Amino acid sequence: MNVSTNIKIDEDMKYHKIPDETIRRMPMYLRALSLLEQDACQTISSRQLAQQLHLNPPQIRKDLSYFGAFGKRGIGYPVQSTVQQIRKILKLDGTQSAALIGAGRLGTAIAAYPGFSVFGFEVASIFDIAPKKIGKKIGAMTVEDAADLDTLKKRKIRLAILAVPAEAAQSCAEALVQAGVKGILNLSPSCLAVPRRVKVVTIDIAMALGVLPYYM
Amino acid sequence: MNVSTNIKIDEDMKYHKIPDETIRRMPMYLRALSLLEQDACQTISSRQLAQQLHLNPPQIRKDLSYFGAFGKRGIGYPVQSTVQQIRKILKLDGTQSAALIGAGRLGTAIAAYPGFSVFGFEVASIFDIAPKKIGKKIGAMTVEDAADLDTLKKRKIRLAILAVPAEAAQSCAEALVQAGVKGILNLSPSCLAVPRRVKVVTIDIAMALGVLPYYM
DNA sequence: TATTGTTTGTGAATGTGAGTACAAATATCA
DNA sequence: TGATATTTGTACTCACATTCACAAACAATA
Ligand SMILES: NC(=O)c1ccc[n+]([C@@H]2O[C@H](COP(=O)([O-])OP(=O)(O)OC[C@H]3O[C@@H](n4cnc5c(N)ncnc54)[C@H](O)[C@@H]3O)[C@@H](O)[C@H]2O)c1
Ligand SMILES: NC(=O)c1ccc[n+]([C@@H]2O[C@H](COP(=O)([O-])OP(=O)(O)OC[C@H]3O[C@@H](n4cnc5c(N)ncnc54)[C@H](O)[C@@H]3O)[C@@H](O)[C@H]2O)c1
Repeated sequence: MNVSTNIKIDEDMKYHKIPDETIRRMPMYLRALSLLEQDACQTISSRQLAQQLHLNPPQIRKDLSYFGAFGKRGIGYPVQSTVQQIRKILKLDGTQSAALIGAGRLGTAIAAYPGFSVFGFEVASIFDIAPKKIGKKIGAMTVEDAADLDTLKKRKIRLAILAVPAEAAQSCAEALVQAGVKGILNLSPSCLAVPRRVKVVTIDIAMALGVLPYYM
Repeated sequence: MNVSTNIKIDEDMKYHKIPDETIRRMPMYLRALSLLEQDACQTISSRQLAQQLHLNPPQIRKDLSYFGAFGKRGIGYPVQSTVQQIRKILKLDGTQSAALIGAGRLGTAIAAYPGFSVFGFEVASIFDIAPKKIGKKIGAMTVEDAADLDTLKKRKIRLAILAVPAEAAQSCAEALVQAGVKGILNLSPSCLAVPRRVKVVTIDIAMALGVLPYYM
């Protein structure tokens, strides 16, 4: 079920499995370090970073050390080069084009969101099935017909953001897989079945709200 | 564990430490069972439910058993009464009013979203700081001045959805805590510092997208 | 009633992740 | 140079979470 990734540590041919939880935190580090880079901060210690992110310092050190020794003892981590390293690790160096499926309320908000650029993402095309929306302009982009999803293959777009009603999500996912998409961010409250080679991350906003009263 | 009354459940909750991961999955079960209830499904086995949700059957059984013995051996779980039990456990029985802070692109999408009702949530009021937005209508609601957040106390609204820019998130959170809010769903890419008694769940959509290329 | 097949609930085993503690490395300063 | 302060990287330990395995409970049927 879990995708396991092994990386070569050194010439001893020792392979370490990197925890999924570590991978999940890496974008956190990337975002925080990117902000520090903008503020012309040269280095940061695990203690300072942990304070910002509400984590324990050893957690950060251990996470980063899975991928090598980025820090300098007595100093901390060099911000700029660590940002580059994390980008490389997460395969976020260079621009990643993503397709947005569903130009509804959430879809249009996503389309206009500038915050994806921190991670090198850009929404490169928008699809919908409603005749009224096809051909309409959203920002600089024109909404395309969802029947033409297979054009993603030619355009080498391998990432998709799914913002369609839950009932349509599974069939859309299948069309995306058919079009060569390798990663899907699913924003609908549905559980997608896809081939193992395709990675799906589902965000269910209402469900996240659902846990709050329990803790109150 | 015996047949569960409401009081018995509360006692059990005190004596067993219930894993956070279990709590995180409970809304999943609630959503799936609610759909089955609509389809007039009487009972469902852990195996069937696990198939739908891509989980292992013992996981579901163990999760539910933390709160009592809801199922019948040889049969499965009675859909209707289990839905009621989970609602009670998550304190989602009855309507929960939530305040929405930030009437921007994401905020207006959230305001119009009907999907919160599955969990008994309703967006009861919307706040913004921009003079142009204050007084404007969004659906049936009028955008209020964020300076008046303290009125939430009188209205006994203890839940908030935060959809403001990251720079404004911390100060908004503090105003919300001041206004008696006990749970915050933070949609901005920021790490909020709040008193321990307040529960925060942060959803960072861009960050979730950030892990996909690694697995591709 | 006895038998067969199904499913729950749960203790035990296994697996995964987090926290602790400390040696090694580096900077600073007397 | 030597002493002190800081911080990393990591082995070890502990805590939490998942999965397994099976007895107990129930339905259906002969
Ligand atoms: N709006 C929110 O705040 C919010 C919050 C949480 C989750 N969601 C989820 O996000 C998804 C989208 O929500 P929304 O509010 O934007 O809904 P919406 O109804 O406003 O938009 C859905 C869009 O998808 C299009 N669509 C339907 N079937 C399609 C298909 N097969 N291919 C391509 N496009 C198709 C529709 O034409 C419509 O434009 C839903 O699954 C919803 O549950 C939304
Ligand atoms: N749009 C998206 O798809 C998207 C995706 C992921 C995350 N987010 C995050 O969600 C948040 C909102 O995004 P958006 O796209 O709606 O931004 P937006 O700029 O469209 O809207 C933000 C709104 O918040 C209001 N605001 C600012 N300061 C405030 C304050 N102190 N009190 C009350 N209101 C205040 C602004 O007036 C504005 O109306 C941001 O943090 C953003 O990073 C948005």
